[in-house]
Amino acid sequence: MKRNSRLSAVLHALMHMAEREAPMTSDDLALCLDTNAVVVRRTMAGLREAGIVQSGRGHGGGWHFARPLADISLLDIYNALGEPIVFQIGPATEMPGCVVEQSVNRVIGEALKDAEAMLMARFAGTTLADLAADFRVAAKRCRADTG
Amino acid sequence: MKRNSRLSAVLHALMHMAEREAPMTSDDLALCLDTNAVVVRRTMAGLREAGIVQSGRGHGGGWHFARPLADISLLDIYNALGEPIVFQIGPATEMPGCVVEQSVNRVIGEALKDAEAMLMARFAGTTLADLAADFRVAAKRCRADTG
DNA sequence: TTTTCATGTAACAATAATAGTTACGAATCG
DNA sequence: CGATTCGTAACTATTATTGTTACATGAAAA
Repeated sequence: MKRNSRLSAVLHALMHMAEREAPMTSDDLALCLDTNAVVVRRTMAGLREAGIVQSGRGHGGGWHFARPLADISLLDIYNALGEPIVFQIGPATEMPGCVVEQSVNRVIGEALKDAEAMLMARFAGTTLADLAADFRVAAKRCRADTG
Repeated sequence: MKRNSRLSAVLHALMHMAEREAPMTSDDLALCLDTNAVVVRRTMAGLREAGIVQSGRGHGGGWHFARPLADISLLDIYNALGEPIVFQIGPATEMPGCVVEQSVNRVIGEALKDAEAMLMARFAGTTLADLAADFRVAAKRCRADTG
């Protein structure tokens, strides 16, 4: 199975938007992400419904933020994407009849639940402004190295 | 994509084995797991190579433990299965050229790495004996409820 | 020794999720 | 009106997991 890269992809797109003033079209972003404009629209649709970004049609249209970067957490993004499944590993049966299997599912399920809670807390505590700042530091360091 | 249920499945199988004295055949286990004997052999093969279980052919053959349950951690099992990929979410590109994408990958990647480390620590601290004890408590409670 | 039982393994099919593509409709701006 | 851009449905491609068939190998029982 392919891994779900929508969270990374949409963050990548949003960071490019953050570096610009004018709205970016789906084609612009598709070029940045090395993918297709329809994939961009499909992914961004959830963010629009969540009030994170807005889209405009026609000339001068495209995607732009609906609120400040510091007011958008990675958890907001994750939720807007439909809370994609975090773990690739999981139980064989959701509601097993076998009591042995129930016991195994409980132990593994709790471990996964705790790990997921930790991840979500981390997402909740990171904003797009943090991400943008992290990028600017890295970009500066990169320029210093090559210059 | 289907989720990888090998860890849960093999733990389910091992718990059934733990409840028995004699070796269990792949067909026995396949019946317990509601799957195919070949799937059982394929999955158990890694555990055999890791010295966790042993298999015997012919009459009286089948699967049995190679060492005490208390000496086998869930991490041992996880490793024996070939360390299956934990997360379904992940980066779009492993080694991106775009510095923006690199920055996003770093932030998300570290969050996932920490969550995975926490999960592995939990697996390392749980043995099959713990799992079996957990099951016996649950089974006892179940009998008390219904009786 | 022959038969039966059981694992070992390769090869292929079935299932399911993600991502990419094509096509066309709808809205907006000049 | 016409160019641009989003919105969306439908289909294809790719890939991982799981299930199935077939046959070889080894070990114990008859």
